[in-house]
Amino acid sequence: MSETAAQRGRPRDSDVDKRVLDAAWDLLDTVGYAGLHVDEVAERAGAAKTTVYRRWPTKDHLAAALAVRILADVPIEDTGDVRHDLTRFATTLAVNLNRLRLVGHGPGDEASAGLAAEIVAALARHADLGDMARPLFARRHELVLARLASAREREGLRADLDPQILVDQIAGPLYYRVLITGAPVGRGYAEHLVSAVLDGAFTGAAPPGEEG
Amino acid sequence: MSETAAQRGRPRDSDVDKRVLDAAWDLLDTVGYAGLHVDEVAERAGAAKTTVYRRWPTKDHLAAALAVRILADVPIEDTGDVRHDLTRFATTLAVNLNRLRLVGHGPGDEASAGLAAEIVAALARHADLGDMARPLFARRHELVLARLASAREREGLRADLDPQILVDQIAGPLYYRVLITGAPVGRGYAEHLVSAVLDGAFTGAAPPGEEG
DNA sequence: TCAATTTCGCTACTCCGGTAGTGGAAATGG
DNA sequence: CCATTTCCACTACCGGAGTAGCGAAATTGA
Repeated sequence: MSETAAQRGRPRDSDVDKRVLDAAWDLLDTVGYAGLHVDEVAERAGAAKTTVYRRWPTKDHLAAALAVRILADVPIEDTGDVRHDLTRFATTLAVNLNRLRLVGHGPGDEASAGLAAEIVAALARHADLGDMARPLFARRHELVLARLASAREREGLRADLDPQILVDQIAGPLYYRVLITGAPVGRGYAEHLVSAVLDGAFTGAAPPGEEG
Repeated sequence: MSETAAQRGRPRDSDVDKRVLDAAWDLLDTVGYAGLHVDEVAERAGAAKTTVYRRWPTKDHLAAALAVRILADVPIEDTGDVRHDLTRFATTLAVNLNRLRLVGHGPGDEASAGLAAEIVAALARHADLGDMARPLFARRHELVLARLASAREREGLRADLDPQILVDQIAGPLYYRVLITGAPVGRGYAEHLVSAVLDGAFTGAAPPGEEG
């Protein structure tokens, strides 16, 4: 249907998109979300403010686009070792969160959630942004759920386990630390977290180094 | 020292505080954070806008004060049954989060984090608000940690457990659902969550109904 | 009583996110 | 070629957060 639907009028200059995003990123990364002014973005991009607003209807939308730009995928592999795969998953997620948290941060004020909190608020304020983001989280969850299903069959994961809750137990604490308590979220934390979660997920008693 | 340090000038009218907070709450609860306008708050309170700003230097500060007002304590008891006590803790926390989430919400838009997200952003934007809030979370954690310490001695909780992580595993998923995925956080979820966490925290194998 | 100090109400202002409207440029369809 | 449509740049404006400064009121200390 409307794939490349033979636009009628003057086509958008895609170079403008790039220049605006680049200018916005420069500003956001140096002065943070509060110092990101749309007027200045437009000026630096050599575009009119109205042109910016035609593409991103609010500053929140613009910031969200920038956030998506710097966030990497958080995939999950299947090496046959759930503990390993979940640890990698958690670590990658933590890296992403830290990246978001530290945007526009000179050294110091390490406890602030920074841009991460602004994005969360933006998703809550604008229904369309929320609708855009939720499938991304859903997709991420589905990948983990699939991995857990295979682990239940082949690696002795409890059968009476609610896998949705397990995903929340991994992702939740990472977001919680970044957004709420400001506690650090490093590789070590991700590893210990996964251990804590899994050592209740196995049917056996002791935390298995190798599983049977 | 500076307890009731014999103020020099005209004393503040504490009735103004009350009137402003009440008016602000009325607005916030009916039209939400976005519709909360300081001018209107001042007018309804019969005070000057500058008077409002003398007490709460930004709208975020005012909203944070309102949030604190409606949030109940999240204590944790010691009945001798950690599973029960943690479930009550998680449930109370969930009630608080839902209360925050639903402020200024007509029915519908149930997936939005609402005021909760705005408060999180406010704490991240204003260092003083963050500094005010962090000890509250720290205190909450300490209470749970104390309860876990006793459970480790008397209820067979694993000795190699990192209790900090366990607290994150309880609180994290609740915040995560409210702020990020928009999934519901009801009593049932709190109960299942605690079970999922604890069934890895006991040294024994099977999830104990009674502990030994 | 009188000076100092702080609050209060008021008016006026700045700053910035976001909108409206205009004229011209770049495309499409006939 | 011409009508239509959409984009772009520009100027002007609105609305709301937050600030500056004034005169009056309420307190403390002398």
